Amino acid sequence: MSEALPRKPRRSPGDGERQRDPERTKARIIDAAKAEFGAKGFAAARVGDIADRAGVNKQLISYYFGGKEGLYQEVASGSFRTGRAISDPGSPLAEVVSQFVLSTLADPDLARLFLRENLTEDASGDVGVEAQREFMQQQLEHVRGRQEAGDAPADVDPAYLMVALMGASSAALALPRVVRAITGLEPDSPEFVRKYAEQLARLVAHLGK
Amino acid sequence: MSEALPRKPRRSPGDGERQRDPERTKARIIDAAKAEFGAKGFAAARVGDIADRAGVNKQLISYYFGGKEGLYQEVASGSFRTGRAISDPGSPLAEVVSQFVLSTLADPDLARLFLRENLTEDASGDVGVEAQREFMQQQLEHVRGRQEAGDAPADVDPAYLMVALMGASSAALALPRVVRAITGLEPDSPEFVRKYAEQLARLVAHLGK
DNA sequence: ACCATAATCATCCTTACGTATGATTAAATC
DNA sequence: GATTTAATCATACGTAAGGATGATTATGGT
Repeated sequence: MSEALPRKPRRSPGDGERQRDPERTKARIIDAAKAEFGAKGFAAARVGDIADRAGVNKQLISYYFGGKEGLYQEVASGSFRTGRAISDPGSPLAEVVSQFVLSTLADPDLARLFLRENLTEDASGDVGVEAQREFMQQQLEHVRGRQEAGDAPADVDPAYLMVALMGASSAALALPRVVRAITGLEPDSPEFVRKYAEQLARLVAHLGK
Repeated sequence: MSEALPRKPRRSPGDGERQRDPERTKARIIDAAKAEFGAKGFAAARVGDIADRAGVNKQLISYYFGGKEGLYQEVASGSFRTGRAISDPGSPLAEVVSQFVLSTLADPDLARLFLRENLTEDASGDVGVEAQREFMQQQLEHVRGRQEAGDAPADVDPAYLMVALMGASSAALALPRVVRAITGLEPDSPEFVRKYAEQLARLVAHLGK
């Protein structure tokens, strides 16, 4: 019926690129998945969309990752490998917080994914829940240390201080609409992120003596 | 095949209750929807689960709300009607923040839904996006006022201060796993919420002069 | 050049889910 | 009490989406 419908404009071999390269393909799928999962969440993400975004056949997702679930695990587990960037115990709280905010610029998709994952209570996706706990405890020690160094008032529980700091640091990604409504800026934009990092650092600095 | 399978233990008439009561039924569906949508998000929530939780036939969701989408709109639109609790311009920042944190105890499901809604970028669910903007601006004025009153240092942009405060205030619900990892407490528990409200207030108080 | 195998793809199948349809029953009105 | 209508329910249908299956083609080894 339909005559000469244009061949699906798949990823073109492009220059001297290999046209089959499993590593590159897997990487592309993972990138696409981070974006899709991060933007829509697991249930709303479509494997077809991920494949399209990656420019590959959707069956490759099963081939390489054992399906949607497997791909998600793969991607989600990376959300801790990154972001762990151990802050050295010497740096003041204000600086740590500032760095944390800036780091969201590096891979916002992954950061969003982390937030969603965190929001979801089901104990299934317990990919390294133990590692996460340990990491948090480690960070908590750091906060405690900096508090003793005078970075924060002595009459607040360091655990709660840390929760507050993490909440504030995540605000750009966790509350994008709020950010837009208040500042008029795009929460993803380097413009906003940089200024927020700076302002938040300034704020935290005021906590010290 | 299966003989005498027990009749589905539907909601029993219970005492002198009317067995047909549209208002009660609608309310039950909405409550169930808040919980399901809040816990799983729109896509992952199942109409059947909502109906089961409400103890009604799932078709009633279409009957009363025009389907899953309609029900979501209904529920989501309520997420602004509540929580707007205008804080009077006289109260200091520390108190406002504390109140905000405590208010999440009232309806955590709805609060979670709000967070998810906020995280989702699609401009479709723009239920009262304008109202939200206006409300935020109003709050911003309040913050600005309190800053001039000395509740916060003068060298921070009130808009960014407000983002930070909102982020910190939402932390209990936005980062439950983090809360658990750091404090060992259940983020929903009155125990945690109350202490967090108090600690955060104390922290904010330290910003003032 | 040829072969073996891994990589990629198109197509089909199954299931789960949301909704449409029609039946049934409680409650209101007369 | 009869009739009517709204509320509730059981079932059946359509669709979309994820995964299975088998075909094809590139690539590396010989």
